[in-house]
Amino acid sequence: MVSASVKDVAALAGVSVGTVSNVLNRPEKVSAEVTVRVQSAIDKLGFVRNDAARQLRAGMSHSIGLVVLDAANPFFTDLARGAEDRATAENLTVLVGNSNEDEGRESAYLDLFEQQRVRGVLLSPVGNVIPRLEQLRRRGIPTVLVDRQTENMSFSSVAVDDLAGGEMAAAHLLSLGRRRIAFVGGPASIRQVADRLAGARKAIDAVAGATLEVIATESLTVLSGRAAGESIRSRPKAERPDAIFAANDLLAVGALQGLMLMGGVKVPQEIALIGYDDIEFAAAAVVPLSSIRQPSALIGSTALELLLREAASEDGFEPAQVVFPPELIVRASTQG
Amino acid sequence: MVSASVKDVAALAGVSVGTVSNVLNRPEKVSAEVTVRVQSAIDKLGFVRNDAARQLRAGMSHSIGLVVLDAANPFFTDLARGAEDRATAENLTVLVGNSNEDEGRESAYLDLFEQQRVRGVLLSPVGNVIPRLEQLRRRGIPTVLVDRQTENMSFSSVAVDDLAGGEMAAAHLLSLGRRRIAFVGGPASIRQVADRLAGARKAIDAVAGATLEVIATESLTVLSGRAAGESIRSRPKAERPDAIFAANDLLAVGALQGLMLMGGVKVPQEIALIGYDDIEFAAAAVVPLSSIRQPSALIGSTALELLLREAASEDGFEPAQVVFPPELIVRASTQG
DNA sequence: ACACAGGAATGAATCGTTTCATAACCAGCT
DNA sequence: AGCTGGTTATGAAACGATTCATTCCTGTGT
Repeated sequence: MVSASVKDVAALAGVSVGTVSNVLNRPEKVSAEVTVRVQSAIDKLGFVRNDAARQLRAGMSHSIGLVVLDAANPFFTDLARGAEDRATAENLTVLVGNSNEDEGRESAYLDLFEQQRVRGVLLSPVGNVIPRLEQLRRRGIPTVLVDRQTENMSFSSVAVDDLAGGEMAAAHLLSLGRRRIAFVGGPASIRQVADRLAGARKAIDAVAGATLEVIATESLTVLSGRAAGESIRSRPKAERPDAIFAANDLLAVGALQGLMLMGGVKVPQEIALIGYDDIEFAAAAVVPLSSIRQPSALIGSTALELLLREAASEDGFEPAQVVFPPELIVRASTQG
Repeated sequence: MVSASVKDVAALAGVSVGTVSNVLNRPEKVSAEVTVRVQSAIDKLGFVRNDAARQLRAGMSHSIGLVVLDAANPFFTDLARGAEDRATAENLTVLVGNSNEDEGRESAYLDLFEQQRVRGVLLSPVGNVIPRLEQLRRRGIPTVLVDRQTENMSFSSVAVDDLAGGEMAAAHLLSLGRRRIAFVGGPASIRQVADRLAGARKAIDAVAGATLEVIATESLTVLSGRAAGESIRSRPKAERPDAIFAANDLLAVGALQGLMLMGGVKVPQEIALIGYDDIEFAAAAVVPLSSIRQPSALIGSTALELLLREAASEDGFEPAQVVFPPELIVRASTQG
């Protein structure tokens, strides 16, 4: 026999299946003596509940689905951990799917979650999934968008205010007295990049004499950042910016390398440098990097919180848009 | 109505539930005309199969469980991707659990997977789980260990030969003519660290006049590596090693920073440096790092392969121990 | 001695899908 | 007309846990 069922347990303990179920789910309804008998039968048979049967009966699983853009990105692993911790407290499981920024994979995971009758879905969307999400909602499966606000406000979302983050970073550089600021980042089609730039521009426009130069990169990687840093280093001193705001920490780390190569530019004395995301590596860089921190785990737990609330509520649910403020982390790269 | 069932579809299409099931699972057995009718009923009702019911009937889910030590470690995300790709091809889903090196969480995930009647489990174990795995096996759920070989050979495993990797790294340094070699790594209680050191020692002992110095670190992090690098830089030139083998790339990156700080030691001219893991960041370091590459995705897909084979086989299954050879990746940090 | 309250245990019905033995139907052949 | 073989469709049973209306006890109070 591969696996014992409640029936087997009941037979061995000399009770009915209903009683076994009661021992499992409402122990207070069962006499001590019977509880002991059933327990020992469970132990002897190595009985383990069949989740599929429970779910079938219950009509709904006790997991929630999470689809992320990139499982390797620390931001998303932190976010997932935040959601998991909150879920565990609620006796729920989080199933993580990695869309890898691919619409097909995203859609496949949504299908899977729908078949599993998950309690809800947390989604960092790739394509235009709103219709798909409306279908899920009709089926009673709520969705909360993470890291991207919904266009039409019909779904709840949790995100960070990248505009404010950009503004904050630029304002910090300006407060150091720097005026010739360069933004390193790209591609501009990524919303986060565009927002951070827009925020920076806003802060810079507000200060007379401050200028903003945009140095576009192909991607948000260390290598791109390094190329940008080297190109700045190769300029005549007078034409260099006196501060750099990089669209994320990987770029900042790369830029730092490019600048410092061959005893080049001194950071922060000649050029101050700030990144974005505050990844673990930022603090460990040759010159510890200032950065804009995003509360990734908090985003995850909050998203799950909203999801639970929506799942518990009746029809007239009001979607909520939560936007977290980013946080400025000052380290050596902008001090001195 | 929250959700339509086969019964609803059958009623609308004017056929029996069995026929609906046939349309879904053996379309060749159903006439074209009926297929069309059923399909349009499915579309109209937005019918989605209930996975719990399928699994209950089938007696087994179509997912496999994976428990990793650290979901944030690129090695494991790559491994997971390898397993997922292979699973997708087999129409299976991978459920990823993050034990975070905690025995309690590991155990909780194994419980969950057992309740879900997964097809099998891939496990990068924390504690002594062998008895638990034997219990799973009795239930018909096979396990394959990843990244750690089983002590008693009773379970299949997939790992990388860290001994050979350590030997390879040290041999490479020796082949450059370096003789005063330092191993940076720790804690020694981690099997991978111990094996890599043992491998290095073996290579060094084989060359007359070559010496090995062990510089212990508290952890496998950039910060620890940097401290080690700085302590080496602060020595009189004559007492410095002429090559460093770091137990992983994070340490190597840190060591590199520590060495180069303030125009200090030239890498590789004065000290050659090699790391381990070949993480993405290695190629992007100020001086691109040589490293020992582990085929992480291949480990994942191979583990899944073994799992499938064991699941398909009858009782007399012979566990297999697969050990992959690591690969030497030479970059600037050991050239010149 | 009897009724009765209330705790404890029962077991049939249920969830949605799949399977499989059976039935229905049709065409071709004797 | 009767028979055969083959293709399609049917519907009841089964998977395993949970639920809930019902039955069974036991002890208390009159």
